[in-house]
Amino acid sequence: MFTVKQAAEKAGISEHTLRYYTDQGLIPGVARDENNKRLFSEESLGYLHLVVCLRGCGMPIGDIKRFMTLNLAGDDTLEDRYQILLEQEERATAQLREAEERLAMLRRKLGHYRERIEGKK
Amino acid sequence: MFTVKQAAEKAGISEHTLRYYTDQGLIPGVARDENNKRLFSEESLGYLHLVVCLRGCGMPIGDIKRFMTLNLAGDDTLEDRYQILLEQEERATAQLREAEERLAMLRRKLGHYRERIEGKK
DNA sequence: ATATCACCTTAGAGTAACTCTAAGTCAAGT
DNA sequence: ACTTGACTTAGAGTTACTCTAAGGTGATAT
Repeated sequence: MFTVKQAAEKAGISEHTLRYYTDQGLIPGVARDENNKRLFSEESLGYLHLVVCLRGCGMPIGDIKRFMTLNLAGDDTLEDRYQILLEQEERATAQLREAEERLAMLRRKLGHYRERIEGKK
Repeated sequence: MFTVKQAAEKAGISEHTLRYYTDQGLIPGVARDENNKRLFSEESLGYLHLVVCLRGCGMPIGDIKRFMTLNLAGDDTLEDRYQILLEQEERATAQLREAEERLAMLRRKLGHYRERIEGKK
């Protein structure tokens, strides 16, 4: 079992954000100890990882919550969830391409800058 | 010369956001016509493109504004701007890797889902 | 001439997702 | 006993949009 600090560290998000996610009901299987502290199981860490991935794709909190609800609802929702993940795959692909474009632009600009800085000397 | 609608279209952002950017002073060289309407020159379109790139890297509005101010200040700021662009190149690289990771995770999950959906039939 | 359309303008309200602060609880270490 | 460090909550604050309301302008349609 993991504390907020540990789980946040593993997921690469802030403790604030992790508490916010649990409060929003995004992470199933988060228990509380006898002092009311959040306890993350291995399973909930997996859910958290998925949530972070979906948020990274730009999926809104409300949609993620709906997805996690489908997740808990059993195998009847497999097709629905599959479709949702497909959409997120497209988003991730688009983000990849955009990051490549930004990188290309920055490298081109950096090249121009190097020339100008050299020329100035 | 281009209208807000045209410039926003070219830059791939909303008209609202473009007005917001001009109001924040992020885009040099935006004129007004006799009816007070914003007019974007080719040059300002270039600045806009850069602003969108930097925002995409996650650079805050205030930092972008500072960068654009350096831009207008002349060749004395070349080195400073070069360093800033280098940082953004690193960010863009990190985003690229993160998008790849998300994509890998989603594709792995999609594979599992396909198996389970097939198995169910 | 007037109406409708497609644009544009502004100030300011509303929203999403954090991000942080304040005030407090609790257990362990010195 | 006291400090440290982790945790708790409610709620305020921030960023970057995102949208709404109320209105202006100019071109085309009736």
